[in-house]
Amino acid sequence: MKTLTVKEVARLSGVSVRTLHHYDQIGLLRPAFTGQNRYRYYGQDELLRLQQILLHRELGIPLGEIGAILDAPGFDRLEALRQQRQRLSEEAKRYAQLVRTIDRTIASLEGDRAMRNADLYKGISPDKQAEYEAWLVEQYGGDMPERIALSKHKYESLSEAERLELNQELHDMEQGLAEGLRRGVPMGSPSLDPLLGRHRAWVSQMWGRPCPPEAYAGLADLYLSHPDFIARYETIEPGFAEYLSGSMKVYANRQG
Amino acid sequence: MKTLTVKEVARLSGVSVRTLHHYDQIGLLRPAFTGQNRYRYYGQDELLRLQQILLHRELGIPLGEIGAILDAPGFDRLEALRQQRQRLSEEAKRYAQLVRTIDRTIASLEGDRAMRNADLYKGISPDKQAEYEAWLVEQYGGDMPERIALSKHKYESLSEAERLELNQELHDMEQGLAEGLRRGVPMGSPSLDPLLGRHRAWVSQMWGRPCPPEAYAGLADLYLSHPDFIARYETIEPGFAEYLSGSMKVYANRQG
DNA sequence: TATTGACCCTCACGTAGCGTCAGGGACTAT
DNA sequence: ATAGTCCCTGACGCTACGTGAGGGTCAATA
Repeated sequence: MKTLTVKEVARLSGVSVRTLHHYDQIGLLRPAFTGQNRYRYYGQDELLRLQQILLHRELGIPLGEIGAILDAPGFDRLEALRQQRQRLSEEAKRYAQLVRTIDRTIASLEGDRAMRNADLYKGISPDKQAEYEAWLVEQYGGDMPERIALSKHKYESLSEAERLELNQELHDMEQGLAEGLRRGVPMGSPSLDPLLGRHRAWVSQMWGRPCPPEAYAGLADLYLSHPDFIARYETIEPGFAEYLSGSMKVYANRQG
Repeated sequence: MKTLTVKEVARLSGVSVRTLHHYDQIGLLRPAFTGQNRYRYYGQDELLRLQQILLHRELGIPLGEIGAILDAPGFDRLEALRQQRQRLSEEAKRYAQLVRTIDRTIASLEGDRAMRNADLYKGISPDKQAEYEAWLVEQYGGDMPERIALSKHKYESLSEAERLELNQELHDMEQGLAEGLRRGVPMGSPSLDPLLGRHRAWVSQMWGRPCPPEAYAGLADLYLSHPDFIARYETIEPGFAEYLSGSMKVYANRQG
């Protein structure tokens, strides 16, 4: 097994030599062994540990904590990697959100339209986002099966005529909104309220329980986070997915 | 126009009051005006400037430079936003790369297969990686540059045209499944696998990350729990929502 | 009117995670 | 033996704030 010097490890991992010194000093990553010339030599295990360290660092975890985590008895590397994966993809979502925020800011600057102040910073402050998602889980995550059964049963209990009517309702709303989008009606304009009101009523019907404004806003987020929704709405009209989602949120806000 | 106090700005933007004090002190973000009580009051312009600051900060640009950029004569806010967008989506790609690195590490740990040391850190510390790759090329010449160029080109070519193709893919899948349903093919029959496999690949594309079987099964649940999905799929063919969802789950189970 | 409680201010020192010399050995190759 | 490139150990500096301390301000209440 080859042993690596500081510089080699540095090149491989992309960190500086000084950083390796630092990690050694604070006991976070000690070399496999040191020669009698006091040189640091690293092996395969150290490379893996360094990967762990850097992944944790990427998530903003302080070095002290990283050490504690890695040295905890019963530390499961596979499980840890899976958790990293999870958190990293959340970070990725945050970045996507940021890109959307920028798009909206650009649009609002170009069109001289106003933008709600709170929306200026969407995706920037991670904690608030997390808070909101926790709320979402509380709202939706807990009783999945029950909810599924409810809406499914609800739909099945409808007569053929009623089903058609509901689908017509949905279709109408989409057409109306697409029309608005084509006409350049801004996202969340009050003129869209009747359409969205009907949509919300329709959602309540399907769920078999009321759909409060916050839940409606949550739904808007859901739309943007799932490929099928995006694909379907984008084919109706380019930009429609975001337009719909944004409008739903503004509407929910006005109602709440 | 309403004026905002430090705490209000802090709440809106997600930064701390101390940070606002700091930005004032270093002249990065000064309040619109200060009362004779020495209170700081911010207006709309300051909120926009703060957004700019935070977006730049997100990219790791030091505060001093941010100030220089924003105060440069001829600073074009729109152009700046577009650049931010560009760089942020690169960051997002980096995160996707990180997730893939983790997936590969997991696979290599599970399968006891070896992983090239350099690949352990793909996605971490981007600039040095580029440097390293240049060094690699210089050292080994050969096939390395070709490989890099290939995957990069592939990624970038995934734009508007490809998107349409992917949507077509979705449409085809739906038609195929609806056909199966009409013919009485049972839920989750293996004959449906090619269609569902393509669907899963499509979902992965849309997410920008792999969609493991469990996630795919989760999506199946989501479909059934949401009125919009039910309505849409039911209009394709009565019973289609449940058929699709059930098939997805069986498929996921076979894969996992 | 007085008192609370939640704001606001200005110092000022502390911290994390390194960057960056300075000063001095070690190794390899000509 | 000399050069060039690596390695080491201090030690001080820097950024971007966190965290009190000590003390005014404001709006609503008692």
